[in-house]
Amino acid sequence: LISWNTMIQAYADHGDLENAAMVFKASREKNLATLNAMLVASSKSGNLEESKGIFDQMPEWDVISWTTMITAYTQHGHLDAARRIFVKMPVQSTISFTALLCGFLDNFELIPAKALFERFPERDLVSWNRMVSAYAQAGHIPLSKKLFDTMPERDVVSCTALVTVYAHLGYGLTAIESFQTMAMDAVHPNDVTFLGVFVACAHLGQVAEIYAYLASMEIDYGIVPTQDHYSCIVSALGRLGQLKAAMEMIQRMPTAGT
RNA sequence: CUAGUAAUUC
Repeated sequence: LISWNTMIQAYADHGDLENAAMVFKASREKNLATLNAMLVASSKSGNLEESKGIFDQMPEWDVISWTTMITAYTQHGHLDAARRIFVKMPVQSTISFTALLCGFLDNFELIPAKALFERFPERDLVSWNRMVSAYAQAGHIPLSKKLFDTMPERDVVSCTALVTVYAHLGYGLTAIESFQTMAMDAVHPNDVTFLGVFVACAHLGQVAEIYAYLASMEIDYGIVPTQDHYSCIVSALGRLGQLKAAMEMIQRMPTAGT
């Protein structure tokens, strides 16, 4: 029974609603977690009508069912419906709150989101992180920086959010600054962080730095470069006119650079 | 066992 639920989840993660539904039908016994897993699967595939159907037919609901339904509604822009579920829930968990908050932010409703955020007492790291990244993505740099400085604690996701958003907006220097600040906060960068760093270097035209960061990533942090790192670096070198270097980098890639 | 955050370049 437990492994069935896990299998439904696995298919859901791959966006394979059909196989998830097959496992669901094949499972002899179903508990609340089974139904929730199926609800998640349909929600991830973006099938709101089906999610509603499953939800309405459930004999009982728990925090996970409600939270999943909140996510399903916000994915389709139905913020009012999502909010209604949140208000009606007997217990409003922090995760449910964050799901609703993210729904507002995903739909670019920054002002209502901020009001929501300020009104709710239990704000965990995830909700802070999403607030910071959403405001930065919208170009509200000072506000996002202020949120970042105000939050009770920062982790890799918080710092990486700043680095990558700055890098993509073309604020290369600010991105690198944020990256360097991580070391002072004793936050370890990860593979995603370095993707942002490479993008920043590309904007700054810093060829030598790209190699330095790549080496540091491998040696200091033990991060093995992925295909994403290589493609990011190759196109950065290419755009900076370093065609030879770009070719050499392609040769270095583990999986055939054909 | 099942629910909410960062990234994959232009």
